Amino acid sequence: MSNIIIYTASAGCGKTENIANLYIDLINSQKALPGEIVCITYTEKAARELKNRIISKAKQRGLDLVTISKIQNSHIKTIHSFCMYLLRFYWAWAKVDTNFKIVPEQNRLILKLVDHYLSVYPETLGKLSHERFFIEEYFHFAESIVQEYFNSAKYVEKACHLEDEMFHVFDYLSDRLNDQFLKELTYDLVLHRTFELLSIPEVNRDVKSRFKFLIVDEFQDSNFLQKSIFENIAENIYYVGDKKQSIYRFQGAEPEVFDEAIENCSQVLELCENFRTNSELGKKIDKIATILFPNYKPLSYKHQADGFLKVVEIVNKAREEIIQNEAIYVAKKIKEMVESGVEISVGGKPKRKVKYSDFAVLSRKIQNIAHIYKKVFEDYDVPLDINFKRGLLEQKEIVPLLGFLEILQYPDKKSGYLRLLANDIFKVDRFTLLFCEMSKIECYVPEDVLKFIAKQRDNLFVKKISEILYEFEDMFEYSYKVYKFFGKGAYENVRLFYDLAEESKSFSIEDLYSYVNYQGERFSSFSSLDDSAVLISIHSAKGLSFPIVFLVGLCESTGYFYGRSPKLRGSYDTSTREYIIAPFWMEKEYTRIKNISKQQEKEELKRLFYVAITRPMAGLFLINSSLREAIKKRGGAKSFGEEVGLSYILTKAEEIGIEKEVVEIKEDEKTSQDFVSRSENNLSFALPAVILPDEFENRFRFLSPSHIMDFKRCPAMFSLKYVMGLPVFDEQSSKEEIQQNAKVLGTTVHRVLELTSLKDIQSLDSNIALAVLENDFEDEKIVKELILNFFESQFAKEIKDKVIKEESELPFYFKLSNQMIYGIIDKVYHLEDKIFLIDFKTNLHFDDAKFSSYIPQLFIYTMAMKERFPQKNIFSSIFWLREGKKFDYEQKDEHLEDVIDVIKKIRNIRTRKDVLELIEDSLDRNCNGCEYEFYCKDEQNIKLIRKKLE
DNA sequence: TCCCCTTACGTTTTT
DNA sequence: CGTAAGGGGA
Repeated sequence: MSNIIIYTASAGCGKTENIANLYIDLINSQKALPGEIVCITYTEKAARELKNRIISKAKQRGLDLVTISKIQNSHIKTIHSFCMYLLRFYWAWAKVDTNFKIVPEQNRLILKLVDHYLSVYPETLGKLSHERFFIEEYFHFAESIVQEYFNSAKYVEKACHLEDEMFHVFDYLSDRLNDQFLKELTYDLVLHRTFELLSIPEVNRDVKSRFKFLIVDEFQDSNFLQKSIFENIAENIYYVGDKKQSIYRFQGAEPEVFDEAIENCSQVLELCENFRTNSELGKKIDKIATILFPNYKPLSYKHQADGFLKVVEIVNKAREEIIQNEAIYVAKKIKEMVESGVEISVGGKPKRKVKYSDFAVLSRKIQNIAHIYKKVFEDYDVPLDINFKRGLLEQKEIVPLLGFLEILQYPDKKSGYLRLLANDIFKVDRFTLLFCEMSKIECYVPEDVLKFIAKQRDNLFVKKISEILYEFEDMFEYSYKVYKFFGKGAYENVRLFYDLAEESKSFSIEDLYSYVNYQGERFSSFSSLDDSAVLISIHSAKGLSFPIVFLVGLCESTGYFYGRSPKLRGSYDTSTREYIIAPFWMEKEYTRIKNISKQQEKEELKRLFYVAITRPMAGLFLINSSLREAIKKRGGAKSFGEEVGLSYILTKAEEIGIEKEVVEIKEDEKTSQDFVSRSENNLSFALPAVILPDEFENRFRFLSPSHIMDFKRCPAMFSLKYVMGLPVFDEQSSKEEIQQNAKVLGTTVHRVLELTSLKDIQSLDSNIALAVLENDFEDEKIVKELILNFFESQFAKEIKDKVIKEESELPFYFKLSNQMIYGIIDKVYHLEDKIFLIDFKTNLHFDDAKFSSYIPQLFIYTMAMKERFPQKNIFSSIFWLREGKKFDYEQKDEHLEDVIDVIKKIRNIRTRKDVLELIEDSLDRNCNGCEYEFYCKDEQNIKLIRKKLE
């Protein structure tokens, strides 16, 4: 029997903090080593954040560096990556290939097995309807068996099949699957196999001896299968979560797991002090939560401070206007609050003025509203980060493009053809393709596309994906077609995809996938540094908090068009605690199951609403759009607001303490009419005829000091490096080695300087050891020598006792004449009345002449810090570690002009022609060469560049 | 005014 | 496919 302790914690009650403390306690009390503790989360982002939190807690509580580096390599992972680790480790027992791959699509192997079963035992088929083309019906049935097989397997020891025939199919499937060593697994199969692996006694014993403790974060997002896995990993388990925040049903989460875990655990600890939300807002949210969940217990709030809850009703004339009107209201409100200097108190700190980064706009749906918010916020000049990249690759308008690329890269795979052709644009029937022989499949591809594909095959891995896509666009005006079929939102998504493809500089689909997936992560973690509001889906906002939240899209419908109804349905019945599956021919059961799952979906919407309203710290706006009576929509699913009972909540507005406001957006406040009225005449005006491959408009959203310095040094080098994204070629490997070494030395030294504070020089040796280990750098002596040059310098000794705060690798965002600049400052020393900014250089030859090239960098650093600390004197310097010499920077007006001039020039690079001009202009200059001289010092190469750009 | 039938409408979240 | 507006007859 496992020893299970459950922490239940409502939103904002310090779950992560508790987990980090728990982790360190386990290590400090010597109950376990880092390698013996497993921490499980459900998203990669959450895993990264948890790891960072634990490591910073470890530092704070004074753990030694060896232990910290062990935590760095310990199992703080998502459930899927931990299971993959187990499968690879025990591959022989798990019956998987050690190098198995994760495949996104439904497993073909299983489909084949189903097909085989049904052809051997055909009596089930008699029950299928013959109204549609029979083979289609058959295929639909087989697909739903596969689907339900995976679903039901998530309900370990709960599954109860209603019908013999279904039971036999599933039995047959699991037997056949167990015979095979799998080379490809879906995410679901990873979990299955792990479950089966852990039920082998000797593996179970071995695993349990290796791991002593298991901590599961966001436990409400797990299901019965995952719970069984957990209970076979370690003897001592901590489950941490909040049932009210379970919002991943569509991913297989079963919140009832939480209740059953509570029944069988040894201890339940409740965290009910909220650290996030100000008391005044918190009390109001408590009241709403009591309406949503009958058993809800109000929390106590640590921060006694003001907070507001406003419901804004926007009156709309037409349905098409709703999203735009909401966006206009939100943009205007944010701008107004920032400009009038509204003061808020956040996290128990004294009142301060709001800034753009305090605001978050949350919505249940994001893909169709993202482009509208982008435009409206641009028009109102409010900076906005849009956190939506992840789902992009699954959009109906993007899938054909991926299909096209897939056909290029994998000509003998059917899936590419399916993605390209089976849609409204190419209009080929899905089943026709599925049952078509591979050799004949090209018949369905339009002739010009086929020719184009054949031509581009030579360019594969030579041209960048983005270039191939642009040629595809040029040829077929794909985005125009998408606009016609799916509308403006889809068109914007295609453009976004082209931009991303270009930014990624990828040469293969895989590179592109990983780049796009990484993008979604990047945005949410960076947004706090950049002073801009953020638009984010409620799902991605889970676990985050924001000072002020606008909840929009409450009037968007919640329905979803499934296509044909599944032939089998399964659902977990909480009253009988069984997972029941019924085929469509058992009408009564089938309907009952359908109703149960419908009810559960509605419950989840309430939880989603709860997640949204518990994000804010100081203020919450609920944007509730209404339509003028006469134009109310017909039919359709209920809206998000209706589904969670917003109108009921509003009848209690006074009791709760909700402020109400009714707003009508006037005509003249609207931005250019753009796509709102969608007549054919408008089309040519609003839509660029073709998307030119030489538009670099979105390229430099952020410039860094090195962009500016590189451009100043040589515009040609800048163009080759950042605009064309060319790699560095170095014919002499020896030269490369020297450079490589210098680079590694640089990063190692910088890492040590980051770790070592001025007042803590005794930890220098261990820091050096760690940095050398991390960067795989051999020469410890030279690292130490360079670093001592700084710590023993006159400057360091002088300020040592005067420093009150020290910051390392400080990131900053800074706006200079409409251009966002992003950079990282090596070291910042805060003294009583002044601040020293240091940038370390490890390069060989450094003198006053070279110093001048770093002036833009130091200028930007100085300005950025002046903006943060206007009352202090800022001193910026370059510290040259080779000689222990400091070069001080003195600010002059001409530096500002200079930097702005460079920014303007960079912004003016818009077309290929501009790029070519810059390069031609720089060619005549005498220079000493640089890492890009391979391209411009050689007549042959420069010809190629010219050709490419022309 | 009630009841039944036809018809129009909407179109996610993501490991 | 679910939902509700809207028409038409009782």
